Amino acid sequence: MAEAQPKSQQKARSGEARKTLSREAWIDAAIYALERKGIANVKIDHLSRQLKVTRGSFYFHFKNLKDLLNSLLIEWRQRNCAPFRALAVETVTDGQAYFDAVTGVWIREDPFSPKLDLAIRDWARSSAAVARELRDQDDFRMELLVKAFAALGYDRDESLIRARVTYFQQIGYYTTHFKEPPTERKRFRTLYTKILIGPAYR
Amino acid sequence: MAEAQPKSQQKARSGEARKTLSREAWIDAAIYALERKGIANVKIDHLSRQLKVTRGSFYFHFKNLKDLLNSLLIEWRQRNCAPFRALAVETVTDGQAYFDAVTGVWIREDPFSPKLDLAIRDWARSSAAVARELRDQDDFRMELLVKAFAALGYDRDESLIRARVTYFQQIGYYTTHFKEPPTERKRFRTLYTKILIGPAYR
DNA sequence: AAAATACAATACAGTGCTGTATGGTTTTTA
DNA sequence: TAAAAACCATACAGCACTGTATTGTATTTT
Repeated sequence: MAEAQPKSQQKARSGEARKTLSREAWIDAAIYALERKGIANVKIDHLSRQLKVTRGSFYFHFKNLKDLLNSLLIEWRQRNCAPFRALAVETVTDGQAYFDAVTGVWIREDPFSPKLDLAIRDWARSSAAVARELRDQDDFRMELLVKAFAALGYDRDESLIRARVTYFQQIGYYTTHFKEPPTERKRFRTLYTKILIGPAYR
Repeated sequence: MAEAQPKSQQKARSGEARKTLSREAWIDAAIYALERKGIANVKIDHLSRQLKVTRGSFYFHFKNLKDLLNSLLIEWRQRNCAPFRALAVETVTDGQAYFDAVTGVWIREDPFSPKLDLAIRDWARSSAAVARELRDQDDFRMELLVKAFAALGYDRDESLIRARVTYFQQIGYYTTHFKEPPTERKRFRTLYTKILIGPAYR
């Protein structure tokens, strides 16, 4: 495992001549497969068939399968971890606004991808390194929520537990692949917030 | 896909003579692997190596891999679905007691296995049939919780959302593999309950 | 125009796993 | 005690997938 994107760049589109694949095109296809079929089904020959090239192309852009998988992890960090890191602050003043900011990352789903988060969690089952990194990320996200609840006036214990309930609830929502029509989701939004924030809700 | 356990029975232990494997021994080993490594890593030759026999034994007890996997699903229904089905009643009188009864299935972890539940959820990612059955089970469990909250006096909307929050929170708890020392878990138990039940908590 | 480079196809070797066919042992049954 | 049944080992065929080595063909650079 080494640097992220060594030197690949798609220079195609120069007159629509050859239309050659880029490393990123492979990664995109792999992310797609990862989100839908899980890490165990990210296969080189599947992807190459889908991209309508032979595996020869793959081994030009990547050292091996592990190289590709590592890129998927990097993608996850960009899309799903960076937004939370951007919210890290010293002290929180408006608890409810901060709560909205944190949960907003999940609700906007941009760039955050719930399916990708799930797939990484799935991957963690068979990779100790991924499991470790994911656990740290879980802790980090929950810490943000603890700050929100603390700013809302809850004591240390209740801030901790409300943060956990909120976070676990969010993870569980994605894990079950629960589907509700957008209208219903909008309709219940404040109710969810009221319940999770509790008595401090204003 | 056919009948459950056709005719296998372990009649070993008759004088400690031959010590032969039973179909159940294979299933137990497979469940163990399933819980730890996921459905994609339940392999016949892995299991046979672990059980210190050759694959010849496997194909005596099972028709093929699918036969084994189907048995794992049956096991899941027994351990993780039956306890909830046993709680289905027409009308709930004591809402909080019913809430405790439902959540108690998860907390006791006997026979309910969170790891098994997770593994099945993982499996559902690559099997439409499993996904369908799991979705039904999710709905069923949530319905139980809805009844609990309704009996606690909440209106239809809030009962629904509180049930979801409670259920998703539980699923998320297992999904993250969150670990807390038993003492802490005990210490926070009532706090969890108070938050999830809300104003109706007595 | 020649050389270098980017990119992909083809062919081959090797591994991990499933499933089948067949035969050998031990235990149970008649 | 002979036959049947239960149980497992061995050997083989075959598929899916990875990785490597080599060659071919566009595109870019000199």
